[in-house]
Amino acid sequence: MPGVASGVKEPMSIHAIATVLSGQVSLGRRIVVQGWVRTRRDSKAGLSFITLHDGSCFDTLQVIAPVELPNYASEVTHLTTGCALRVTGELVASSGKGQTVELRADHVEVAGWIEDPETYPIAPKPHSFEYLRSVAHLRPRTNSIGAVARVRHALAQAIQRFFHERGYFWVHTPIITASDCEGAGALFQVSTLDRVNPPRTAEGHIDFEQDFFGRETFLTVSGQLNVEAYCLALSKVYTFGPTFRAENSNTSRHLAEFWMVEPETAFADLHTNADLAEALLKFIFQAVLEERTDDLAFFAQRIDKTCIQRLEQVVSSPFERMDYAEAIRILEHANRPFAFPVQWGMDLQSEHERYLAEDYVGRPLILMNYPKEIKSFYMRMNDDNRTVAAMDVLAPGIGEIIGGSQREERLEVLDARLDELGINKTAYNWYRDLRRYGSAPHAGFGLGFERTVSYVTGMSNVRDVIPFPRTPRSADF
RNA sequence: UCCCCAGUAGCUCAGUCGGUAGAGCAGGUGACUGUUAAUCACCGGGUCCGUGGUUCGAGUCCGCGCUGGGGAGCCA
Repeated sequence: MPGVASGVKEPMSIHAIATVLSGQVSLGRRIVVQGWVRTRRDSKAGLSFITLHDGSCFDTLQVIAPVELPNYASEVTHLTTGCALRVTGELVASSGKGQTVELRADHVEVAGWIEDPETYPIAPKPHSFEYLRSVAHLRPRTNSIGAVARVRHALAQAIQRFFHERGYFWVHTPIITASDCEGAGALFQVSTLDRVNPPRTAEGHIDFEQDFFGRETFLTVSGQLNVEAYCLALSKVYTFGPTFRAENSNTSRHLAEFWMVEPETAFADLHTNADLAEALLKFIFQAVLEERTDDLAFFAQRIDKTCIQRLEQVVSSPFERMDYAEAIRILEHANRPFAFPVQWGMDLQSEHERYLAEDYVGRPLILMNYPKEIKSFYMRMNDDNRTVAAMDVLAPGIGEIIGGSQREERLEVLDARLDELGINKTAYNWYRDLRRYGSAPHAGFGLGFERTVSYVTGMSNVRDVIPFPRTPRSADF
């Protein structure tokens, strides 16, 4: 079973439940399992059934606790949901329905009790995700959030494997940046100055020369600009880490702190870039289909009936690709009213993206070559002088899951764009240097990791696919 | 930030025309049982989000605030 370190000797025959259930432990062996009680049922036949989970896989292990245990009456019959146990016993074939093996305990050690079972926040019953967010430190004990955590891990590992196998180097771009106009939303300030009484300049402004870095600094909104420098040296690189946006966004698709994957490929054009995006999504979806069949089966059963077939379909069929101009023509002829009128030059609204991805093509769609006015300064100008080599991958149900472009590698064109937008060039001198010394065509994109997990699992809110979500007015835990 | 909706037991919710509160689940006790969303009986459990107002009387009507959800914008 993937994710299980088979062959790794654990002390005192301690086994993960995933290992036990995968058939790697032969019947009759005496083993130790450690985990938490999900439910307990007592039988007058002289035993209790304890459903134990340890997070190593979706499924639980049934522990049979016979009345002969010295602490049966004093402890076992008082176990409630959430109690931590260390159980020693013999792995036997189950004589009941619902499981093939079970652990016949000869020793049950309670590592941790539930202080007050009545008010323990995680009951063995369905909870709303809104409620679970309010107990984010305990929600990984639930079926759904536990499954999300394993799928998230599988996707992260698959991403690393995908790039590693293709010769991409993982570059650890900085979290703290001095660039206050990276072109992707508001930034969080980073400062060690006294907030009540900050040092002032003669003009009365805050004197950031006295701040920790000797200048004003922020949390990064993207590793792209930095990773371009490594791209034009190592050819194939990517970043994978947290990123921060101080936007007051209150939606199921936005977080103030989220993870992003940003590959950057030298000597690549927009179409190579789109090929890479498509191959990446297919690879990681295939991986999660193979490695987390248990968790996906749960999502298909309880969260989103179509999630497995959706992944299989994405893996097996080519993405639709179309130019922005073609998308506009399709929208103009769409037999439906839009709240926002359609015309060339406008930015696509959610309703338009949804129509295209969900109704018109019904699977992921790559839109390319947008008007330069609605895209960032670093995107490469096309020969028509009115569009740039940008691309967005739109996923049905999620919307924009990837945004990327071929980068402007020509210094004169880049400078013209910076001037046009009134951006101070000197702040970008190091970035402009990349165009002065051995500049080369290159392209890259950003994949929103939480949106990807959301798409895979069918969990409709990104706040439920990241362990501790940070959103406006919410940074608990 | 804007629009709409919601906030009642540990959780999910009901609460009629304004008359001082109820169910299911969870918890406790017992019965029954190789059980597995177990079943059955009984029991405990409430600052009705906060605040101000209308009223003889407010969970219910009105104002303000807080929190959450859905949608929009921004984007990944």
